[in-house]
Amino acid sequence: ENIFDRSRMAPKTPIKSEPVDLSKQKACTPERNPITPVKLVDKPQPDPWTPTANLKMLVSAASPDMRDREKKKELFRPIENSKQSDTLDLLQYDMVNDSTVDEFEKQRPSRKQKSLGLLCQKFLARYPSYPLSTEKTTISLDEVASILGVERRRIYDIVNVLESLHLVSRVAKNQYCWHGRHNLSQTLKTLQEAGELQYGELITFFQPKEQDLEYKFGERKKETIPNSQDRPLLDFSEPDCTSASANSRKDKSLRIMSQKFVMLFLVSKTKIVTLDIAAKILIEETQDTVDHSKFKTKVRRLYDIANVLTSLGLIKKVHVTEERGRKPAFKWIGPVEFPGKTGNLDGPRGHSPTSDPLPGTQRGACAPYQICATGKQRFTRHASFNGAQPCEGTRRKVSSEPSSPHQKRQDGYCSKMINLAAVCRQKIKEDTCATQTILNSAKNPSITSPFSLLPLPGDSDFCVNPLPQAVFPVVQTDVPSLSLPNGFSSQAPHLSTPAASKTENGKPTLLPNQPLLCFPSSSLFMLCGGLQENNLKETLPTTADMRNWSGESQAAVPPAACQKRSSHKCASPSAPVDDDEPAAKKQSMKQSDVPLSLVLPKKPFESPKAESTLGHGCTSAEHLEVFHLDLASPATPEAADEESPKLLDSQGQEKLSQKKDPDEPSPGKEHISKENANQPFLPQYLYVQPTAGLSSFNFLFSANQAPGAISLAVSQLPSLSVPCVVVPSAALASFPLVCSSTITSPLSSVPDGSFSATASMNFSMSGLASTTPVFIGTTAVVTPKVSSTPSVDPQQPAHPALHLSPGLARSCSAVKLDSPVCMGHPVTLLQMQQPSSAPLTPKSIRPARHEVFFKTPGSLGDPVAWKKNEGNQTRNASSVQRRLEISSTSPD
DNA sequence: CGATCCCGCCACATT
DNA sequence: AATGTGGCGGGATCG
Repeated sequence: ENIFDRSRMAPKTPIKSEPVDLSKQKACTPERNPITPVKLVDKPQPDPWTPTANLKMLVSAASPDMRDREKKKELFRPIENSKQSDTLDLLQYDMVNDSTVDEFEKQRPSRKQKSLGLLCQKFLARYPSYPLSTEKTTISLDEVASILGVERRRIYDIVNVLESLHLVSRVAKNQYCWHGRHNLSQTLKTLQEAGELQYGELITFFQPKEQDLEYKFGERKKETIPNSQDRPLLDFSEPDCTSASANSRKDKSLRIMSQKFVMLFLVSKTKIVTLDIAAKILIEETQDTVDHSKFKTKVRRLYDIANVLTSLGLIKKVHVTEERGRKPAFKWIGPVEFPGKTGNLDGPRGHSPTSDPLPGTQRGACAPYQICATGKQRFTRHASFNGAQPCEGTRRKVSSEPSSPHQKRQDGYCSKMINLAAVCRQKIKEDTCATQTILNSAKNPSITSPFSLLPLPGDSDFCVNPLPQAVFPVVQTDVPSLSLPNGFSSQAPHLSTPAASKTENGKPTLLPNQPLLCFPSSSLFMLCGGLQENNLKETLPTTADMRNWSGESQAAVPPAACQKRSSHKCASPSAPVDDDEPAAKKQSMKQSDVPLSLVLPKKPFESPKAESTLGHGCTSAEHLEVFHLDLASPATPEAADEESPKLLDSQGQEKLSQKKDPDEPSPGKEHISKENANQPFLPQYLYVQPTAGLSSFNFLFSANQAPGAISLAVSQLPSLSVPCVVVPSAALASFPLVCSSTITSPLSSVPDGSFSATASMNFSMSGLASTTPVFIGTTAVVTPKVSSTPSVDPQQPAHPALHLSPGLARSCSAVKLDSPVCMGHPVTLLQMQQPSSAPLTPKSIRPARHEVFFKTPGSLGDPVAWKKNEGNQTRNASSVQRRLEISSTSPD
């Protein structure tokens, strides 16, 4: 069938892949104009006019429906039809001959004929895969819809997916700009990188197996927070700046889903992703509870996306047979390796330098590859992989600023975290109850969409306004201690001060300054250490792009708008860096264990590793990276190597007592070895399994986290050296969220204990049951002192905008967010609520897996490497990263 | 009967 | 308010 269709459709361009077509393309180019009837190429008309005309007639006569349909078609493209027919005929003939029956079918529009995939092929056939740079093809949705004979709604489905891959970009209302595949590889690369961060190797787990889990998720439901987490990975906004804000509405989940879906493939070792797994992963992000219906809906959407991707020749359908039987799945058949950066493209000519894929607007700035660039305005568009913020959608209204174009985007990390968690779970499967949470240290400020989560009353405004500054510094480190819940919760809000320290058992104590975190009942948490965004940012060029995008966008955007994201940036400026982690990291590094690996065990506590103290937990950069990415973008890149470190040092160290090393300059440092030097962030996690005693909680912590945090933790936690804290779930349960942040108090207040600056944490619990859970604050504190570093990044606008956690913000409102200094690193915590899905059982978990789960540092490195960029060196240098890296082996 | 997924209602966003 | 967008899920088709 396909063939058949194809022939029609694509007579001209081979849709699939091939760059080769250039020649054709050119030919095609003329077509591009939407306006013009495509005759040359002929697009595929559905009906074979000539050959079967008679039949049709008959058919139509027979069925009124058909007839109508026919009419419509005619109406739509009368012109074409007539003309085309000639050309088509030939083609058709062939086809027809092949299958006589087809004729009927054709006529009778079987469902297949109307399939989205076919429609997409037709759509794609109209445009050259590699359009000349010079030309810009604009696509009018109405026009295309009529030409193809479908409702506009269907076109949206296609365009949204294509947009997610940057094959097109929205220019205006009803108008899209066709870019072709020139940037496809870049986009994929970006997605791959982002995907690694987000999903890391989780995927591998899934892959085949895991399905088992059903998603049962917990029963909690709460969907509340609907969007919170989505973020477009890359998004583009519209050209018009004005609208920037526009994105909100649910944020185009289709677009986001599409990117995430692609990411899964890119990250997957097998390159095969089953629908159910993808659905689960995607779901969790969004929400938790996955009811069955939701799952179903998600799957439906995935089919839509898959159809388009299939038409693009990026995936193909396959079945995987597992225990349960065979499941539908898709295999990635597109490019796997991407050239370095940029550019390249698959194709052909690549866009010559001159050409821009992008629509237009700006060309210059953006490199071709940058996807974002395309965007016309930077702001509007850009993609930010990372973090998007979830909340925005709703919020945005509040803010309403016209200008801010983007708000949206941020988001995300949380979701990632969530995803990870989810994934983990799945893998793990086990415990039903457990939930995982992940913390990120830094990065994502935005991510979190905490707001949404937050119960706080005011949210609406949330963050945006309030926090702009950013609380989050993002720095790696940060996470100080977590406090738990119980008591705190109440406090938390206020919190700043108290620090609680946690005790080992779950007792959380407050740490001074530290922000509090509450965990919901969930069982597992992952904490990720901070990553340094800085590095990342800087480092990655390519990736950087992404980041930049986001970053840029942010920059562009009004601070407010940025809010969340901004936070990242903010951090940088302020200096917050500190966190990093020096010491901690080192430790962690030392640990070497697996970097990310989790520790699992049943005995978690004991796990030596953890104890080892150091942070080990695992550090794995990867995760962090992921986060970082997001963060990064915003954050600090600017910071530039130097700064960041410095910042860190100064602040962090100073403040923190511990810090050891602020420096880090040397790349080599000890641990660092691994690849990553560059990597900015390494995430480290500690995973504690809940086993026995712990059953209730599991955390992953990132080692990185702020030193401070660690330190605290460490001390407190006996067993775990890691920063992990255990909290009894029960206790936690009660609180939904917590925030604490110390924001206010600047370092001064509590220097040491607290992390230095900031550590803000965010948790997003998206899933958590109720909405409540959530977030955390952080603190960032920055001292003015710090200022030294404060340098503002040039890039970054000065504003430190950061996001504070909402809660914090409020609570702290007073706080100085404003102050220039803000810094905090945000940490994000995610919780997974997903109970349903797979509970984890301790048993299931194995180290091996762990590894899988998390990438080794080495792996991380790679991505990093990608980053390319000039500045790598420095970046690399960042001590933090290095440290982190330590643990695992270097990729090489 | 489960896998697919078309179709189009309808909410939300933008104009 | 009109129109653009796009979530969403009922229920038809396919296999």
